[in-house]
Amino acid sequence: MLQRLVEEENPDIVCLQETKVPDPLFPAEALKEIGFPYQLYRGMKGYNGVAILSRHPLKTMENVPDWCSRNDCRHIAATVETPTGPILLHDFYVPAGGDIPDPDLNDKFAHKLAFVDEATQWFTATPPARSVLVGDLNIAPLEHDVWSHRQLLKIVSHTPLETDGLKAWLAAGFQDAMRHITPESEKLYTWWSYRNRDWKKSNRGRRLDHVWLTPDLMHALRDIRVRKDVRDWDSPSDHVPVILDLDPA
DNA sequence: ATGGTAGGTGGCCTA
Repeated sequence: MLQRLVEEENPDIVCLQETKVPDPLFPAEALKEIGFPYQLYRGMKGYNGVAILSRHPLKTMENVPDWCSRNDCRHIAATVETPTGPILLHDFYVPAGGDIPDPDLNDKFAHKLAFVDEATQWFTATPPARSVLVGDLNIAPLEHDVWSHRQLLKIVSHTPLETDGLKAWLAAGFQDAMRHITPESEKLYTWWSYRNRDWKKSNRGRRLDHVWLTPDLMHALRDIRVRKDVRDWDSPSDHVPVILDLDPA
């Protein structure tokens, strides 16, 4: 799956979320063989987990917060050298938040809101520069990031509490690069539930995965493509790959 | 209004 994607896209860097594998079991050798000698990963058994795979050396960012004091492997960050200087890359996996959109009734939803709020505060206190932030943020912030704005207003991932939270995080120093490429008036999804017999026919998607850039990198943005076709590969993820073409030179 | 699927774990949970 990943190998085929790598053959087709030839990416310099791959960011993964929900790897669900403890570090000692991470398939480092196999990933080296498909072209990524530089790897950073933070995983745990069964849940969460993030990884950055790279053709170029990575330097781990050390002083990152332990979000919500849970040590739960939802964020990893690294710098990579480019001809115009280092770029900082953040890879996030935001809590999904369960089903009930009320923080008083649902601890998972409360955790999600707290996570987004903490991230907002941290980036506000530590303004990012020359940074890329990607990941499964589990929130579809805009009207056309979901198949039906009206029908999803009370569905976790598109409630005003979450979408306001995500917009505040973005405003702490980033720009929504996907929406720079695809206008806000156009439907744009990166995830289609498994609970639809025919995902393509019903097309009830959401944009849960994001690519954010700091304003000082916007000039380097060439393209972003959502590999919707991958949703039809064998044993697909419910999320599809998002490809960023960035030319910092 | 509800249930629908996937996957890993261990008889249920999270997504």
